[in-house]
Amino acid sequence: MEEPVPSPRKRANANRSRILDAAMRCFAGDPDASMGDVAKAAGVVRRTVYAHFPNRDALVEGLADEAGAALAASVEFPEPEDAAVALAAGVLRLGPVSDRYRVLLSFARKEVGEERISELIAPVRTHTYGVVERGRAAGVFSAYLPTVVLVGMMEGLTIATLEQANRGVVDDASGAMALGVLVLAGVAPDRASEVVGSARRWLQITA
Amino acid sequence: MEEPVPSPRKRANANRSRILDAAMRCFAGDPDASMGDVAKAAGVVRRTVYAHFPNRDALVEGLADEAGAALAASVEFPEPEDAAVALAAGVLRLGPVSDRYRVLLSFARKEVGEERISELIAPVRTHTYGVVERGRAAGVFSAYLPTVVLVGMMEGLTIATLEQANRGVVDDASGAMALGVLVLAGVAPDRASEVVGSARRWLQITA
DNA sequence: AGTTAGTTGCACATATGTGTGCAACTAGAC
DNA sequence: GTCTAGTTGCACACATATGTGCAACTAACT
Repeated sequence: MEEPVPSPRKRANANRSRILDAAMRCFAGDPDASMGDVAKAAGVVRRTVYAHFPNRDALVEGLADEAGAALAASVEFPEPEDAAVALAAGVLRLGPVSDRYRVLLSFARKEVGEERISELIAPVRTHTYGVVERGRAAGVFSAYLPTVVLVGMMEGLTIATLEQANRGVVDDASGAMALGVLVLAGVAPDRASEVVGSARRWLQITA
Repeated sequence: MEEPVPSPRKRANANRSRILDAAMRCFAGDPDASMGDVAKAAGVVRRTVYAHFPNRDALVEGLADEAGAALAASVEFPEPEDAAVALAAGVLRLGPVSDRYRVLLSFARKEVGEERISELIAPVRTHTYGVVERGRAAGVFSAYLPTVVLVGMMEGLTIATLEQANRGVVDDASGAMALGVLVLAGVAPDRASEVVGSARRWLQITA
Protein backbone atom coordinates (compact mmCIF):
# COMPACT_ATOMS: atom_id res chain seq x y z
CA MET A 1 0.00 0.00 0.00
CA GLU A 2 3.05 2.32 -0.03
CA GLU A 3 2.01 5.41 -1.97
CA PRO A 4 4.44 6.69 -4.62
CA VAL A 5 6.90 8.28 -2.24
CA PRO A 6 8.93 11.26 -3.46
CA SER A 7 12.39 10.47 -4.66
CA PRO A 8 15.16 10.11 -2.15
CA ARG A 9 13.54 6.74 -2.25
CA LYS A 10 13.74 6.54 -6.00
CA ARG A 11 17.42 5.90 -5.93
CA ALA A 12 16.90 3.52 -3.07
CA ASN A 13 14.47 1.32 -4.95
CA ALA A 14 16.60 1.57 -8.05
CA ASN A 15 19.58 0.41 -6.02
CA ARG A 16 17.62 -2.49 -4.63
CA SER A 17 16.92 -3.62 -8.15
CA ARG A 18 20.50 -3.12 -9.23
CA ILE A 19 21.68 -5.17 -6.28
CA LEU A 20 19.33 -8.02 -7.07
CA ASP A 21 20.44 -7.85 -10.67
CA ALA A 22 24.10 -7.84 -9.76
CA ALA A 23 23.56 -10.68 -7.32
CA MET A 24 22.00 -12.72 -10.09
CA ARG A 25 24.97 -12.15 -12.35
CA CYS A 26 27.51 -12.83 -9.62
CA PHE A 27 25.90 -16.02 -8.38
CA ALA A 28 25.64 -17.20 -11.97
CA GLY A 29 29.41 -17.10 -12.19
CA ASP A 30 30.10 -18.34 -8.68
CA PRO A 31 27.30 -19.70 -6.50
CA ASP A 32 28.96 -18.40 -3.37
CA ALA A 33 30.20 -15.02 -4.36
CA SER A 34 30.63 -12.71 -1.37
CA MET A 35 28.44 -9.77 -0.42
CA GLY A 36 31.40 -7.61 -1.36
CA ASP A 37 31.47 -9.03 -4.87
CA VAL A 38 27.77 -8.38 -5.28
CA ALA A 39 28.17 -4.85 -4.01
CA LYS A 40 31.02 -4.15 -6.40
CA ALA A 41 29.05 -5.59 -9.31
CA ALA A 42 26.13 -3.37 -8.35
CA GLY A 43 28.34 -0.29 -8.19
CA VAL A 44 27.64 0.13 -4.51
CA VAL A 45 29.47 -0.24 -1.21
CA ARG A 46 29.10 -3.40 0.80
CA ARG A 47 27.45 -1.54 3.64
CA THR A 48 24.67 -0.41 1.30
CA VAL A 49 23.76 -3.94 0.43
CA TYR A 50 23.14 -4.57 4.10
CA ALA A 51 20.90 -1.50 4.12
CA HIS A 52 18.55 -3.34 1.77
CA PHE A 53 19.02 -6.93 2.86
CA PRO A 54 19.75 -7.66 6.52
CA ASN A 55 21.90 -10.65 5.62
CA ARG A 56 22.98 -12.98 2.87
CA ASP A 57 20.00 -15.26 3.21
CA ALA A 58 17.61 -12.37 2.79
CA LEU A 59 19.32 -11.42 -0.45
CA VAL A 60 19.11 -14.94 -1.79
CA GLU A 61 15.51 -15.11 -0.69
CA GLY A 62 14.84 -11.93 -2.65
CA LEU A 63 16.31 -13.58 -5.71
CA ALA A 64 14.21 -16.67 -5.14
CA ASP A 65 11.06 -14.55 -4.87
CA GLU A 66 11.78 -12.84 -8.17
CA ALA A 67 12.42 -16.17 -9.81
CA GLY A 68 9.30 -17.72 -8.37
CA ALA A 69 7.11 -14.87 -9.60
CA ALA A 70 8.58 -14.97 -13.09
CA LEU A 71 8.24 -18.74 -13.36
CA ALA A 72 4.68 -18.70 -12.10
CA ALA A 73 3.81 -15.97 -14.57
CA SER A 74 5.34 -17.90 -17.44
CA VAL A 75 2.71 -20.61 -17.35
CA GLU A 76 -0.28 -18.30 -17.26
CA PHE A 77 -1.16 -18.00 -20.90
CA PRO A 78 -3.93 -19.24 -23.20
CA GLU A 79 -3.50 -22.90 -23.90
CA PRO A 80 -3.59 -24.27 -27.47
CA GLU A 81 -5.99 -27.17 -27.91
CA ASP A 82 -3.46 -29.60 -29.33
CA ALA A 83 -1.41 -30.88 -26.42
CA ALA A 84 1.72 -31.13 -28.56
CA VAL A 85 1.43 -27.49 -29.60
CA ALA A 86 0.71 -26.56 -26.01
CA LEU A 87 3.83 -28.35 -24.79
CA ALA A 88 5.99 -26.69 -27.43
CA ALA A 89 4.51 -23.29 -26.72
CA GLY A 90 5.19 -23.77 -23.05
CA VAL A 91 8.83 -24.55 -23.68
CA LEU A 92 9.22 -21.62 -26.06
CA ARG A 93 7.73 -19.24 -23.52
CA LEU A 94 9.74 -20.64 -20.68
CA GLY A 95 13.05 -20.43 -22.49
CA PRO A 96 14.17 -16.89 -21.72
CA VAL A 97 12.85 -16.65 -18.17
CA SER A 98 14.20 -20.07 -17.35
CA ASP A 99 17.61 -19.05 -18.57
CA ARG A 100 17.56 -15.98 -16.39
CA TYR A 101 16.92 -18.03 -13.28
CA ARG A 102 18.69 -21.21 -14.22
CA VAL A 103 21.35 -20.12 -11.77
CA LEU A 104 19.11 -20.74 -8.81
CA LEU A 105 19.33 -24.44 -9.49
CA SER A 106 23.08 -24.26 -9.03
CA PHE A 107 22.88 -23.40 -5.35
CA ALA A 108 19.89 -25.60 -4.70
CA ARG A 109 21.31 -27.73 -1.93
CA LYS A 110 22.85 -24.94 0.12
CA GLU A 111 21.53 -21.40 0.12
CA VAL A 112 17.99 -22.25 -0.77
CA GLY A 113 16.72 -25.63 0.29
CA GLU A 114 16.08 -28.36 -2.20
CA GLU A 115 12.42 -28.15 -1.30
CA ARG A 116 12.26 -24.39 -1.73
CA ILE A 117 13.51 -24.81 -5.29
CA SER A 118 10.89 -27.46 -5.91
CA GLU A 119 8.33 -25.04 -4.57
CA LEU A 120 9.51 -22.38 -7.02
CA ILE A 121 9.36 -24.47 -10.14
CA ALA A 122 6.24 -26.29 -8.98
CA PRO A 123 3.91 -24.23 -11.21
CA VAL A 124 5.93 -25.05 -14.28
CA ARG A 125 6.26 -28.66 -13.30
CA THR A 126 2.56 -29.20 -12.67
CA HIS A 127 1.67 -27.35 -15.83
CA THR A 128 3.98 -29.54 -17.88
CA TYR A 129 2.70 -32.61 -16.11
CA GLY A 130 -0.86 -31.66 -16.99
CA VAL A 131 -0.09 -31.05 -20.64
CA VAL A 132 1.73 -34.35 -20.96
CA GLU A 133 -1.14 -36.24 -19.36
CA ARG A 134 -3.60 -34.49 -21.62
CA GLY A 135 -1.55 -35.35 -24.68
CA ARG A 136 -1.38 -38.96 -23.64
CA ALA A 137 -5.11 -39.15 -23.23
CA ALA A 138 -5.50 -37.66 -26.69
CA GLY A 139 -3.00 -40.14 -28.10
CA VAL A 140 -0.49 -37.58 -29.35
CA PHE A 141 2.14 -38.59 -26.79
CA SER A 142 3.41 -42.01 -25.87
CA ALA A 143 3.25 -43.48 -22.36
CA TYR A 144 6.50 -45.43 -22.40
CA LEU A 145 7.60 -43.91 -19.10
CA PRO A 146 5.80 -42.65 -15.98
CA THR A 147 4.87 -39.00 -16.44
CA VAL A 148 6.86 -37.81 -13.44
CA VAL A 149 10.03 -39.34 -14.77
CA LEU A 150 9.39 -37.94 -18.22
CA VAL A 151 8.83 -34.44 -16.88
CA GLY A 152 12.01 -34.72 -14.86
CA MET A 153 13.91 -35.63 -17.99
CA MET A 154 12.42 -32.66 -19.78
CA GLU A 155 13.71 -30.37 -17.08
CA GLY A 156 17.19 -31.83 -17.35
CA LEU A 157 17.14 -31.64 -21.11
CA THR A 158 16.05 -28.03 -20.89
CA ILE A 159 18.71 -26.75 -18.56
CA ALA A 160 21.38 -28.71 -20.40
CA THR A 161 20.38 -27.00 -23.62
CA LEU A 162 20.37 -23.59 -21.92
CA GLU A 163 23.91 -24.23 -20.73
CA GLN A 164 24.95 -25.15 -24.23
CA ALA A 165 23.34 -21.98 -25.48
CA ASN A 166 25.24 -19.91 -22.94
CA ARG A 167 28.38 -21.49 -24.31
CA GLY A 168 27.40 -20.60 -27.84
CA VAL A 169 27.07 -24.20 -29.03
CA VAL A 170 23.50 -23.71 -30.16
CA ASP A 171 21.87 -20.58 -31.53
CA ASP A 172 18.12 -21.18 -31.30
CA ALA A 173 18.02 -22.71 -27.85
CA SER A 174 14.27 -22.41 -27.39
CA GLY A 175 13.55 -24.09 -30.70
CA ALA A 176 15.98 -26.90 -29.99
CA MET A 177 14.52 -27.39 -26.52
CA ALA A 178 11.01 -27.53 -27.90
CA LEU A 179 12.01 -30.13 -30.48
CA GLY A 180 13.80 -32.24 -27.94
CA VAL A 181 10.94 -32.14 -25.47
CA LEU A 182 8.40 -33.08 -28.11
CA VAL A 183 10.41 -36.01 -29.39
CA LEU A 184 11.04 -37.13 -25.85
CA ALA A 185 7.29 -37.06 -25.29
CA GLY A 186 6.87 -39.44 -28.19
CA VAL A 187 6.15 -37.15 -31.11
CA ALA A 188 7.77 -38.29 -34.33
CA PRO A 189 10.81 -36.13 -35.18
CA ASP A 190 9.45 -34.98 -38.57
CA ARG A 191 6.11 -34.07 -37.06
CA ALA A 192 7.89 -32.21 -34.25
CA SER A 193 9.18 -29.36 -36.41
CA GLU A 194 5.68 -28.70 -37.73
CA VAL A 195 4.38 -28.60 -34.18
CA VAL A 196 7.04 -26.10 -33.15
CA GLY A 197 6.02 -23.98 -36.13
CA SER A 198 2.41 -24.03 -35.00
CA ALA A 199 3.46 -23.15 -31.47
CA ARG A 200 5.48 -20.18 -32.75
CA ARG A 201 2.51 -18.89 -34.72
CA TRP A 202 0.26 -19.35 -31.72
CA LEU A 203 2.57 -17.34 -29.49
CA GLN A 204 2.78 -14.56 -32.06
CA ILE A 205 -1.00 -14.34 -32.26
CA THR A 206 -1.68 -14.37 -28.55
CA ALA A 207 1.19 -12.03 -27.74
CA MET B 1 56.72 -49.69 -9.82
CA GLU B 2 56.31 -49.64 -6.03
CA GLU B 3 56.73 -53.25 -4.92
CA PRO B 4 54.18 -54.58 -2.44
CA VAL B 5 55.59 -52.74 0.56
CA PRO B 6 55.16 -54.27 3.96
CA SER B 7 52.32 -52.97 5.97
CA PRO B 8 52.78 -49.77 7.94
CA ARG B 9 51.94 -48.62 4.46
CA LYS B 10 48.94 -50.87 4.20
CA ARG B 11 46.96 -48.72 6.53
CA ALA B 12 48.29 -45.66 4.77
CA ASN B 13 47.01 -46.71 1.36
CA ALA B 14 43.77 -47.88 2.89
CA ASN B 15 43.38 -44.49 4.52
CA ARG B 16 44.01 -42.74 1.26
CA SER B 17 41.15 -44.66 -0.28
CA ARG B 18 38.90 -44.03 2.69
CA ILE B 19 39.62 -40.33 2.44
CA LEU B 20 38.81 -40.18 -1.25
CA ASP B 21 35.65 -42.13 -0.56
CA ALA B 22 34.63 -39.87 2.28
CA ALA B 23 35.42 -36.81 0.20
CA MET B 24 33.12 -38.09 -2.50
CA ARG B 25 30.28 -38.55 -0.04
CA CYS B 26 30.86 -35.19 1.62
CA PHE B 27 31.07 -33.20 -1.56
CA ALA B 28 27.95 -34.93 -2.81
CA GLY B 29 26.06 -33.42 0.10
CA ASP B 30 27.81 -30.06 0.07
CA PRO B 31 30.15 -29.11 -2.77
CA ASP B 32 32.32 -27.08 -0.43
CA ALA B 33 32.54 -29.22 2.64
CA SER B 34 35.65 -28.48 4.69
CA MET B 35 38.73 -30.62 5.00
CA GLY B 36 37.64 -31.20 8.58
CA ASP B 37 34.32 -32.60 7.44
CA VAL B 38 36.05 -34.96 5.04
CA ALA B 39 38.45 -36.08 7.75
CA LYS B 40 35.62 -36.77 10.17
CA ALA B 41 33.69 -38.68 7.52
CA ALA B 42 36.81 -40.73 6.84
CA GLY B 43 37.31 -41.48 10.53
CA VAL B 44 40.61 -39.66 10.53
CA VAL B 45 42.04 -36.45 11.91
CA ARG B 46 42.27 -33.39 9.74
CA ARG B 47 46.05 -33.41 9.90
CA THR B 48 46.12 -36.88 8.37
CA VAL B 49 44.25 -35.73 5.31
CA TYR B 50 47.03 -33.24 4.70
CA ALA B 51 49.50 -36.09 5.01
CA HIS B 52 47.99 -37.61 1.87
CA PHE B 53 46.93 -34.52 -0.03
CA PRO B 54 49.00 -31.34 0.32
CA ASN B 55 45.92 -29.15 -0.08
CA ARG B 56 42.28 -29.04 -0.97
CA ASP B 57 42.89 -28.77 -4.69
CA ALA B 58 45.03 -31.90 -4.64
CA LEU B 59 42.22 -33.80 -2.97
CA VAL B 60 39.70 -32.66 -5.52
CA GLU B 61 42.14 -33.46 -8.27
CA GLY B 62 42.45 -36.97 -6.86
CA LEU B 63 38.70 -37.31 -7.06
CA ALA B 64 38.69 -36.03 -10.60
CA ASP B 65 41.34 -38.54 -11.58
CA GLU B 66 39.32 -41.42 -10.17
CA ALA B 67 36.25 -40.19 -11.98
CA GLY B 68 38.10 -39.73 -15.24
CA ALA B 69 39.52 -43.22 -15.13
CA ALA B 70 36.15 -44.79 -14.35
CA LEU B 71 34.39 -42.85 -17.06
CA ALA B 72 37.03 -43.67 -19.64
CA ALA B 73 36.83 -47.35 -18.69
CA SER B 74 33.07 -47.36 -19.02
CA VAL B 75 33.14 -46.88 -22.77
CA GLU B 76 35.67 -49.57 -23.47
CA PHE B 77 33.50 -52.54 -24.20
CA PRO B 78 32.51 -54.58 -27.26
CA GLU B 79 30.10 -52.64 -29.37
CA PRO B 80 26.82 -54.19 -30.58
CA GLU B 81 26.29 -53.83 -34.31
CA ASP B 82 22.91 -52.16 -34.11
CA ALA B 83 23.55 -48.53 -33.19
CA ALA B 84 20.35 -48.35 -31.15
CA VAL B 85 21.38 -51.34 -29.06
CA ALA B 86 24.86 -49.87 -28.74
CA LEU B 87 23.47 -46.58 -27.48
CA ALA B 88 21.24 -48.30 -24.95
CA ALA B 89 24.04 -50.56 -23.78
CA GLY B 90 26.25 -47.56 -23.33
CA VAL B 91 23.70 -45.83 -21.14
CA LEU B 92 23.08 -48.98 -19.12
CA ARG B 93 26.78 -49.43 -18.48
CA LEU B 94 27.32 -45.80 -17.69
CA GLY B 95 24.47 -45.56 -15.22
CA PRO B 96 26.16 -46.72 -11.99
CA VAL B 97 29.56 -45.13 -12.56
CA SER B 98 27.99 -41.93 -13.72
CA ASP B 99 25.92 -41.77 -10.58
CA ARG B 100 29.00 -42.24 -8.45
CA TYR B 101 30.69 -39.25 -10.05
CA ARG B 102 27.69 -37.14 -10.85
CA VAL B 103 28.79 -34.98 -7.93
CA LEU B 104 31.79 -33.71 -9.82
CA LEU B 105 29.46 -31.82 -12.11
CA SER B 106 28.11 -29.93 -9.14
CA PHE B 107 31.39 -28.14 -8.47
CA ALA B 108 32.24 -27.75 -12.11
CA ARG B 109 32.70 -24.00 -12.22
CA LYS B 110 34.79 -23.65 -9.09
CA GLU B 111 37.04 -26.38 -7.77
CA VAL B 112 37.65 -28.07 -11.06
CA GLY B 113 37.49 -25.92 -14.14
CA GLU B 114 34.65 -26.18 -16.59
CA GLU B 115 37.15 -27.39 -19.16
CA ARG B 116 38.64 -30.02 -16.84
CA ILE B 117 35.18 -31.51 -16.45
CA SER B 118 34.73 -31.51 -20.20
CA GLU B 119 38.06 -33.27 -20.44
CA LEU B 120 36.90 -35.94 -18.01
CA ILE B 121 33.66 -36.78 -19.73
CA ALA B 122 35.17 -36.36 -23.18
CA PRO B 123 35.55 -40.12 -23.75
CA VAL B 124 31.90 -40.74 -22.98
CA ARG B 125 30.83 -37.76 -25.03
CA THR B 126 32.80 -38.72 -28.12
CA HIS B 127 31.69 -42.30 -27.81
CA THR B 128 28.06 -41.27 -27.66
CA TYR B 129 28.58 -38.85 -30.49
CA GLY B 130 30.03 -41.63 -32.63
CA VAL B 131 27.20 -44.05 -31.91
CA VAL B 132 24.58 -41.43 -32.71
CA GLU B 133 26.27 -40.57 -35.98
CA ARG B 134 26.53 -44.23 -36.86
CA GLY B 135 22.86 -44.76 -36.09
CA ARG B 136 21.91 -41.83 -38.26
CA ALA B 137 23.90 -43.15 -41.16
CA ALA B 138 22.15 -46.51 -40.73
CA GLY B 139 18.78 -44.78 -40.57
CA VAL B 140 17.82 -46.01 -37.09
CA PHE B 141 18.06 -42.52 -35.59
CA SER B 142 16.58 -39.27 -36.81
CA ALA B 143 18.61 -36.17 -37.64
CA TYR B 144 16.15 -33.53 -36.46
CA LEU B 145 18.83 -31.77 -34.40
CA PRO B 146 22.60 -31.33 -34.72
CA THR B 147 24.36 -34.23 -33.07
CA VAL B 148 26.24 -32.08 -30.57
CA VAL B 149 23.03 -30.58 -29.28
CA LEU B 150 21.39 -33.95 -29.10
CA VAL B 151 24.28 -35.44 -27.14
CA GLY B 152 24.17 -32.49 -24.77
CA MET B 153 20.49 -33.12 -24.17
CA MET B 154 21.21 -36.76 -23.48
CA GLU B 155 23.69 -35.78 -20.81
CA GLY B 156 21.18 -33.47 -19.17
CA LEU B 157 18.47 -36.07 -19.34
CA THR B 158 20.81 -38.59 -17.78
CA ILE B 159 21.89 -36.61 -14.77
CA ALA B 160 18.34 -35.41 -14.18
CA THR B 161 17.19 -39.01 -14.04
CA LEU B 162 20.01 -39.94 -11.69
CA GLU B 163 18.96 -37.16 -9.36
CA GLN B 164 15.41 -38.41 -9.43
CA ALA B 165 16.70 -41.87 -8.65
CA ASN B 166 18.66 -40.57 -5.67
CA ARG B 167 15.42 -39.08 -4.44
CA GLY B 168 13.63 -42.37 -4.86
CA VAL B 169 11.25 -41.15 -7.56
CA VAL B 170 12.33 -43.82 -9.99
CA ASP B 171 13.50 -47.35 -9.28
CA ASP B 172 15.16 -48.57 -12.48
CA ALA B 173 17.10 -45.43 -13.31
CA SER B 174 19.34 -47.04 -15.90
CA GLY B 175 16.42 -48.52 -17.78
CA ALA B 176 14.51 -45.25 -17.74
CA MET B 177 17.58 -43.36 -18.91
CA ALA B 178 18.13 -45.79 -21.75
CA LEU B 179 14.53 -45.47 -22.87
CA GLY B 180 14.63 -41.71 -22.74
CA VAL B 181 17.89 -41.48 -24.64
CA LEU B 182 16.65 -43.81 -27.37
CA VAL B 183 13.39 -41.96 -27.86
CA LEU B 184 15.26 -38.68 -27.87
CA ALA B 185 17.48 -40.08 -30.60
CA GLY B 186 14.39 -40.73 -32.68
CA VAL B 187 13.59 -44.36 -31.93
CA ALA B 188 9.87 -45.04 -31.69
CA PRO B 189 8.81 -45.51 -28.04
CA ASP B 190 7.42 -49.03 -28.56
CA ARG B 191 10.55 -50.12 -30.37
CA ALA B 192 12.69 -48.58 -27.61
CA SER B 193 11.76 -51.11 -24.94
CA GLU B 194 12.72 -53.98 -27.22
CA VAL B 195 16.03 -52.31 -27.89
CA VAL B 196 16.71 -51.91 -24.18
CA GLY B 197 15.93 -55.60 -23.77
CA SER B 198 18.45 -56.50 -26.44
CA ALA B 199 21.01 -54.24 -24.83
CA ARG B 200 20.47 -55.92 -21.45
CA ARG B 201 20.99 -59.34 -22.98
CA TRP B 202 24.09 -58.15 -24.77
CA LEU B 203 25.60 -56.85 -21.57
CA GLN B 204 24.85 -60.09 -19.76
CA ILE B 205 26.57 -62.09 -22.48
CA THR B 206 29.67 -59.97 -22.75
CA ALA B 207 30.00 -59.50 -19.00
C1' DA C 1 17.67 26.97 5.42
C1' DG C 2 16.54 22.70 7.66
C1' DT C 3 14.90 18.09 7.79
C1' DT C 4 15.35 13.51 6.21
C1' DA C 5 16.22 9.06 3.83
C1' DG C 6 19.76 7.06 1.77
C1' DT C 7 24.65 6.43 0.88
C1' DT C 8 29.50 6.17 1.96
C1' DG C 9 33.83 4.85 4.26
C1' DC C 10 35.91 3.08 7.96
C1' DA C 11 36.59 0.21 12.10
C1' DC C 12 35.53 -3.66 14.72
C1' DA C 13 34.23 -8.19 16.62
C1' DT C 14 33.34 -12.76 15.18
C1' DA C 15 33.52 -16.91 12.88
C1' DT C 16 35.26 -20.33 9.92
C1' DG C 17 38.54 -22.55 6.98
C1' DT C 18 43.35 -23.35 5.45
C1' DG C 19 47.96 -24.98 5.70
C1' DT C 20 52.08 -25.78 8.76
C1' DG C 21 55.08 -27.15 12.72
C1' DC C 22 56.14 -30.17 16.30
C1' DA C 23 56.20 -33.60 19.86
C1' DA C 24 54.18 -37.86 21.27
C1' DC C 25 52.36 -42.30 20.11
C1' DT C 26 51.59 -46.90 17.60
C1' DA C 27 52.52 -51.19 15.37
C1' DG C 28 54.64 -53.63 12.17
C1' DA C 29 59.78 -54.56 10.03
C1' DC C 30 64.52 -55.84 10.99
C1' DG D 1 64.78 -54.31 21.33
C1' DT D 2 65.13 -50.75 17.92
C1' DC D 3 63.90 -48.45 13.74
C1' DT D 4 60.53 -46.38 10.93
C1' DA D 5 56.45 -44.85 8.45
C1' DG D 6 52.21 -43.31 9.52
C1' DT D 7 48.98 -41.34 12.73
C1' DT D 8 47.43 -38.24 16.32
C1' DG D 9 46.51 -33.97 18.90
C1' DC D 10 47.52 -29.65 19.63
C1' DA D 11 48.99 -24.84 18.44
C1' DC D 12 49.77 -21.29 15.42
C1' DA D 13 49.58 -17.69 11.61
C1' DC D 14 46.91 -16.33 7.98
C1' DA D 15 43.22 -15.28 5.09
C1' DT D 16 38.57 -14.32 4.06
C1' DA D 17 33.64 -13.40 4.85
C1' DT D 18 29.97 -11.81 7.86
C1' DG D 19 27.26 -8.48 10.26
C1' DT D 20 27.30 -4.09 13.09
C1' DG D 21 28.24 0.67 14.73
C1' DC D 22 29.03 5.32 13.80
C1' DA D 23 30.10 9.76 11.85
C1' DA D 24 30.20 12.33 7.67
C1' DC D 25 28.16 13.43 3.26
C1' DT D 26 24.47 14.24 -0.48
C1' DA D 27 20.44 15.72 -2.56
C1' DA D 28 15.86 16.14 -2.75
C1' DC D 29 11.45 17.73 -0.18
C1' DT D 30 9.14 21.31 2.98
